[in-house]
Order: sequence, then C-alpha cells, then structure tokens
Amino acid sequence: MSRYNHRDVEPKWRAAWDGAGLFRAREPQEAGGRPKAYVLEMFPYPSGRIHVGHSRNYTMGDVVARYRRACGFNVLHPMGWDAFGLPAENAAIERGIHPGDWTRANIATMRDQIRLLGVAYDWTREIATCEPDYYRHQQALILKFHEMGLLYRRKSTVNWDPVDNTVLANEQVIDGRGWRSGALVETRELDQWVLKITHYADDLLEALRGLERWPDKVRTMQANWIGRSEGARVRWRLTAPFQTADGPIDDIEVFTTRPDTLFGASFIALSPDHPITREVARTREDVAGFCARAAQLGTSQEAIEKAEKAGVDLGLRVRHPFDPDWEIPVWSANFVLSGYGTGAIFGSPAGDQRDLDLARKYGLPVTPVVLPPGGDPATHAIDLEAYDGPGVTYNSRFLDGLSTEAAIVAAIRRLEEIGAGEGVTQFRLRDWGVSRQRYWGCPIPFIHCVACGVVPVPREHLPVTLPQDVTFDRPGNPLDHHPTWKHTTCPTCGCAATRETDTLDTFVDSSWYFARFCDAANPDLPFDTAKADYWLPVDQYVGGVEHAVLHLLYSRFFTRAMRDAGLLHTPSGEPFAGLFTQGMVVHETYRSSEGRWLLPEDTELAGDVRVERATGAPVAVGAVEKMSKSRKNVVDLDDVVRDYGADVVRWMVLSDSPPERDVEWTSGGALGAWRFVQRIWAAVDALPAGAPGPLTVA
RNA sequence: GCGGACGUGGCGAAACAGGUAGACGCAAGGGACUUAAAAUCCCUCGGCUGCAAGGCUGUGCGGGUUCGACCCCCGCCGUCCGCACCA
Repeated sequence: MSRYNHRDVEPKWRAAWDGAGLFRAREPQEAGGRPKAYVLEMFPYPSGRIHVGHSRNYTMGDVVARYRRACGFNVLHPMGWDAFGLPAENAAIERGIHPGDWTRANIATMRDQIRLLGVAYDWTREIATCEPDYYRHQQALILKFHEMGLLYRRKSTVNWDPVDNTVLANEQVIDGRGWRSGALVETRELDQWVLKITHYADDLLEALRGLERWPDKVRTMQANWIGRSEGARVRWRLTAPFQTADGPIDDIEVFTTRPDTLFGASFIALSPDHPITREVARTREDVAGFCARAAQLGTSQEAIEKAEKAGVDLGLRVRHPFDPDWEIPVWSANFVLSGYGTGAIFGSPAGDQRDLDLARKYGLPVTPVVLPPGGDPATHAIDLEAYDGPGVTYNSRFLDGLSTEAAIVAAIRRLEEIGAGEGVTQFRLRDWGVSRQRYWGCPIPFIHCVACGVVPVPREHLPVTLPQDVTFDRPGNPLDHHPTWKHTTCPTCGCAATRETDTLDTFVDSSWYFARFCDAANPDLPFDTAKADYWLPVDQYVGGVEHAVLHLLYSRFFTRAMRDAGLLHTPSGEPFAGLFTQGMVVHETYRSSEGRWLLPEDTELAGDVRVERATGAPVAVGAVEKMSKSRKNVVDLDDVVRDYGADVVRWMVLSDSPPERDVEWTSGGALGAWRFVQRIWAAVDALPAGAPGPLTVA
C-alpha cells in the first residue's frame, strides 16, 4: 500500500493542468452551448506573502469554480492584484525600495504561493492595477464619468489622516480613526475630486432587494449606510438679513422628518461649523469659544456618549413659517452635524431627547404637540423624557386632531403652498471623495491651466504614467515634489500648465476589475462590451465582510456608471449576483515576556507550556485573532504546503468550521486533516487496478 | 443607545413544520498488530449513578405553551458584528 506523498503528487498534477490549459475560460463565441459561470474571489493586496487566511478565501472560490466546470459550465475564474496602495510607499520610505519594485516582487512571490495551492485559475487573465495597461483604461473611464457629470471637483471639508498624510472617504473612517493608520482623523478644507455616488443613491438602495443571493447582513449594512429618510426642508425667514462676505442671508433651511411637530418648535440650532455660526464667531468671543470646544470634542464613541448637550444663542431670530408673528431664537448646538441635511435643525424639545436636553439646560420653552396613544391632553406633560413616537397632534392649530402620519402630509402640503418648504428625501450617503495625496496610485488625468481652468487630458495622451524617479525623503506627495513631472502644457491653449498631482483612491482600482477580467488583454478598451455582457454579473463572489460598505458599494456604483456610459448592459446594474462572505482564519497570538509579538513558528510547546524556540523563555499566549501581519499570528502558506501539502491546507480551512464562520488554525487540526487525506488516498489505493473507483476523476 | 447574529461535549459542530440531542470529524484514553515507533484496525468518550441490564440528569439562566421544546412565547444573562448625536 502506497502513501500519499504530496511532494510528488501535487507538482505532477499542477503541471498536467497547466499543460492542458485546463482552467482557461472559453471566449463567448467558443463556449458552444455551455452556460457561463463567473466565479471570483476578492483579489488581494500584494502585501508580501500569502498566509493560510488568504487560502481559505481562494479555496472556497475554487470549490465553486471546479464544481461549475464539472457541471459543464464555461467558467471564468481569474486572479489579479490590487496593487496600488500605501504600504508600498511605506516600504519605500523604510527600506529605500521603489514602490513598484516592492509591489512587483511581492506579486511574483505571492503568485508562486497561490500556484502551490493548486487553485484552478485562468492565469492568462492576470491583472495588476498598478500597471499602465490597467490604469490607462481607468483613466479613460474617469474621463468618461467626468463628461457624464459623475466626477466633479469641489472644495470640501475632508477627513484628513495625519499619519498617512492623505484624505480619507467617509467609509474609510472607523470610529473617527483612519481605517489603515488608526490615527484620529482631522478635518481640513481641500479641493477634491469627487465621484457622484449619490446620483444612484435611490437605485443603490432599492436594488438591494433584488440581491437575493447576498447575505442579509451586508444588505442591511448598505441600506443603513445609504440611509434614506423622508421628510421636509423648511425655510425659516430671518427677522433681519444676516450679512456675510458673500452677501446677505435671508433664511435658514432645516431638514426634518417630523414636520408635524413644527408647532412645537422653540429654537433653531445650527452646527458649530455652519457658515452663520462661523461668521458670528468672528465677532463674539463666547461663540468662538463654544465652537472651539465643540471641535475638540472629537468623534470617538466615548466622547459622543458622554458629551453633554451644549449650545449658544447666536442673537438672531427667525419667523415661524406658519405664523410670521411668531419669532424663535437661533442657536448653535454641539450635537448638530454639519454633514447631514442642511447642518441646521429646528428644535422641537417635546419630541426629541437632544432638543429637550438643550431646552431644559437653557430654559427654552417645551410645548408638547404629540399626544401618545391613550394620553390625556389636559394632563400630558413632558418633563425630562421626550416622546418621539406617533400619536395625535395637538397644540398645533390646523394640524390638531390629525394622526402623526396625516399631520406630516398636511404640514408638507401647507409648506409647499406658502413656499416655505417642500417634501424631500434625504440621504446619509455622501459623494465619494477620491483624491489622494499619494504617489503610488492612478494619476488623475487632468491639467490645471491658468487660462482654461481644469482641462481633461486628451484620450490619445493616455495613459498619464507615474514617473519612476521619485523620492520619499520629505513629507507630502512625491508627485508634487518631482522636478519636472507635473509641468506640461495646456491641451486647449498650449500655455504652460500643471498636471493634477492627486492620485485616485485605490478603491477606484477595485471598483471595476471584475469587468476587466472579462477581456483582460484588450489594449484599446477597458473591456469589450459584448464580452462584459456575456460574463457579468459575477455569479459567485467570495470575500471578507469587511468590505460590506466600501468595495461592495463602490463596485455597485461603478457598474451603474459604466452601464450609463454605454459600456455594458447588465440590466440590473449589479456587479455581483451572488455574494458569500466567508469567515476568517484565526490563530492564537504569542508575545514574549518583553511584549514583542512572536510568529507561531518561533515558538514551541515544551510539555504544556509554550516557549520561545530560540531562548526557551516562556511565551504569553494571547487571544485568538484574525491572522494579521501586525500581530504576527500568521502561518505562512509555504510552510504548511511543504509539511502537509496543499490538499491538507485546503481541507483543513474548509472542513473544520462552517464556511461563514471563523476557523481556528491549530497544528492539531492540520495534523487531523493530514490523516484524513491519507485515509482517502489509502481507500482509493486499495481498489484493484483498473476498477471503477468511488470517484471518477475526469 | 439602535440594528443584527449567536449561546449545544475537551474542540469544530449536527439535529430546527415541535418528535430517540450530540450525526460526522478532531483531540483524548484503552486494546490489537509491531523488537519499537508511525500508519492501520477495534473499543470507550456530556454529567451523575450502577457489577450489569439500566436509572436520573443535561442544549446560557428563570418562567410559560404543549402529550412532547435545542426548536415556539415572555423575561433575564453573556459573546460577537455593524451603525451611532443622521434631526
């Protein structure tokens, strides 16, 4: 009886597969009657090496791809590299390596590792987003979006990451910190390139319903992120025009979901960075002090929870839209967000806890206008707890006696009649700022001309390529420091002009790569429309849930934009018909007595105690966490493939836990998987030669 | 605070239109075969109890519905994830 020797068997079959071109997708016209199946795993950032955490993702996709192939489908199962990004620049700074060299070396290493794993990829379609033959098409797409009005430029307050020295999209700010650096995010005013994702806000939300093969969790997260709410915009006329450098302001607009409570209004509150607040702060020290304190508050969850509601009277007054004789004061309040709605609210203390807190603190009137079910209008009172539920409207003149629902409709109708407001739909989703002040990204193909303004680079001049000779010896954007790169001439008037030195957010690169795979070698177009129409949408996408509102939302936007540009015709506008979010591979963490993180391979078990291999010193065994380089709890793919073979790795990460749940990598588990694979081998090996086996391998 | 998921042996987990809880696997223990080990094969493996047949108990906790509850209802406790002053 022979034993399973992965060192012989696995290379043999890999070579056989490669030699036969077994996993190449057929072009649409060659497919015959085969239905298509597009199976895709989220492509990796080439950070250095593949660990068993990656391998679970690829193995799951591989199972689906191989199964579809066995069922007679024409399968597209490609792999590529999300190759632009900050770690390459950090490597350049730390080790003096060019980001491109570092990235390409990592790709070469990781490609070899993935090949060892034996995943059935069509390597002829491999792409890397950092190569001009990829990003030239991205630049063309971006120019097209600009023509369509989906890319625009705007001066805006942005999330600034002071460690990475760049701007972050809202989606990239987690608990007030940069998603990558973990640094507390600051706000800055900058000119930004922005993608108009809000153009599709409604469709992106509505279409979630049709994504039946997506996890509910991800759909819910996207729905919350898009955050639609129905309500009214209401204009409150100032008793006297407010003078600013840009001219007088006559009224203040607020957004509300509860126009039925307008008769309960007792103040207007503006955000601390509302233009009017800022203007008042110039001449009033108390207001300036209030704004400074509000800005310091920070955005961490603890700060928000503990922050006391505070405000300051700006000394302005507005007239009630339904009664010009009724005046209420204008305040600024620390809980009003500048980025949502109009950055201004009307305070209706009886129906909103925050408004009530403010009113009680400063002695502003509290008028209940909603009677809860079963309440008595003669005795119902609000003390320190607001009632924000539905009920019967009262103390509200023409709205008296109406249900909350009916009163909202009636109030909006009246607002529209008298021109003081209108019903609107408000989204939480904001446009996607894509400018990054970095070198290692896709150049944004525009030129700044003193005479002509911002001018697109003509198509025939694409790609705008990155310069090779850059230095990272000072902070800021190397493209900006480069002696010659940004100096050019205006395509329109021929005058001296400068190139845009911002590069695109790397999430742009990954927002359309699945379409490039449909026609990866096309030199002239991002992809041929017929081929994209054949392959898209991706039938089964597999990846981590951490991209629920980043990559997965951006890609949905991009597919819609490409569709509206006429580049493809997927009717739904959806890139991924099926999505599976797999559980992570987790591993114990180890620290030395001095607190250094240790690689698992640098430790060993001495009896029941884990010790450092080199010194024998005891090791503190920490939490079981997601494999990550920073915690050093990674198990390198090469090591386990060498010791156990790819089949054992694949079996272990698939079998030890349900696919949507985390799996803990342990040496005992690997050993068990190894024995299992041995037993299968032995069972097949025991069959008489030539006998039809329980499994017939095609 | 809001929303969601989850809680079953030493471990990963099955079983859910309410019908023998712990399938399958890992680990562990015992035995066979070996000079010995590995591999392989056999047995045991929730807890308590019993020589045994068996008995009692057991799916986070407390109630309830039912002939019957891991499953349905009410109330707690805990873990994880997402969002978070969104007007």
